[in-house]
This record gives sequence, C-alpha cells and structure tokens, in this order.
Amino acid sequence: MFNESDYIKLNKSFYSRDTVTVAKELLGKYIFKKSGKGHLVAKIVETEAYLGDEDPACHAFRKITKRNEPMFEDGGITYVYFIYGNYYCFNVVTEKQGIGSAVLIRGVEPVSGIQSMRKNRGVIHKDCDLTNGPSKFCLAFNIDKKDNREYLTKERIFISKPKKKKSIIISVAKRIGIKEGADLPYRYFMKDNPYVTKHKLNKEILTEIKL
DNA sequence: TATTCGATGTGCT
DNA sequence: GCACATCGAATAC
Repeated sequence: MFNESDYIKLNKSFYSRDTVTVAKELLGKYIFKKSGKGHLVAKIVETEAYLGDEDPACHAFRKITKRNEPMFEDGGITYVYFIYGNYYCFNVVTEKQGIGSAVLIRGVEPVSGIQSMRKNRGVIHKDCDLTNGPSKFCLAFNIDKKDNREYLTKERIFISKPKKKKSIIISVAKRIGIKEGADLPYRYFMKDNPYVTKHKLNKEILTEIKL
C-alpha cells in the first residue's frame, strides 16, 4: 500500500549537480503531481541526459532562447516543451545557473492514481503502455506548458526518494529520437523494467551499473 | 513481429 | 519553410 510518509522530497542540492549523475540517480525515485482531484505518483524508470553546449542534441546547445531559457536556470525547476505538433516532454533542470542542461523523463511506472492516469491517456491496450514514453508520461500526468518552469521544491510537482534505500541495476544505452549526438551513451533505465520505452536500441545495452 | 507513415503546430534558420 | 528529445494506426512480411 502506498504511503507518502515513506518518502522524502529531494531538495535543490540534488538537482544542482552534474547532469549525468542526476539522470542516473533519478531512477527509482518517485514523481508526485498534486491537484484538486488527487495525487498522481509514479516511479521513474528511464531518463536521458542533455548536456548543454557540449551536446549537439541539447536544446541549449547553441544559445539561450525564449523556449530553452529554463534550462539555463539553477537546477531544481521543470522544463516542459511542445513537440511534433501534439505532445509535450517533461525535463528536470540540472547544474548551476548559466549551464543549459536537463534530464528528460522518458518512462515511469504508475504507483498511485492509476485510474486517473488511464482516464488521461484515453485508449489503452496494455497496462505497460500507459507511461512508457516521454509524452505518454505527460499525457498520463496531465502535464503541459502550464507546468513549465515550476519549482520542484514546492508542493505541486516534486520528486521523492523512499526512506528505505533499494539497490538497482541501471542499463546504459544511446538516446532515442535524435540525429545529432546519437551515439552518446546518455540514456539510463532500470534493467528489465516493463515500463521502459519499447525500442530496438534497448538491445544495444552499452554497460550496466549497480547503484 | 517489424517497419512505415500521417497528424500536428511551434520555434528557429 | 522545415525540422522536431512522439504516438499509434496501417501496412508489409
């Protein structure tokens, strides 16, 4: 049974660190979204790192614009952007102010409020297709541009860690859906978790890390 | 089971 | 004008 008191909210110092470290350590953490209707909770199982001006796939690779501006803020806020005319992607901003970097949440495992997530998603064939993709997660959690530039240290959207620490195995692979920087090993997911994106790149696991 | 393709609209060149 | 950190239906095998 899910109980919020078994979890501790991550603070700003967690996010204001090296992006690759944050991307790995976000796995196994729990993302909360609170609204009048109730709480949505899910375990993060897949992430991607986007590394500022050294990473050609990163929205903040070239320069600061109106869209990517949140990425340049101090870590601990959200960066939500609109993509392919239909969808949103949710990122957690990392590093210190001035470095345009973030972690994309690619896959989560529903924990609480699952009926609301189903309703938000519409037609679903299988349970594990509910949130195994960055825009599927946004649909299930009703995340859109109103959730851009939100403080993860506040009460509306935040991420917590379980009081009981669990050891996990992380698989490292290439990122999905990009052209530039496609060979960089910046995608991380929990080994053998069914809520990770289904993709042929999952067969090309580069390394495994125990965390 | 694997691969292709259309929908959709915003931001950037 | 075109590319895009996607999804899901349609098509091919």
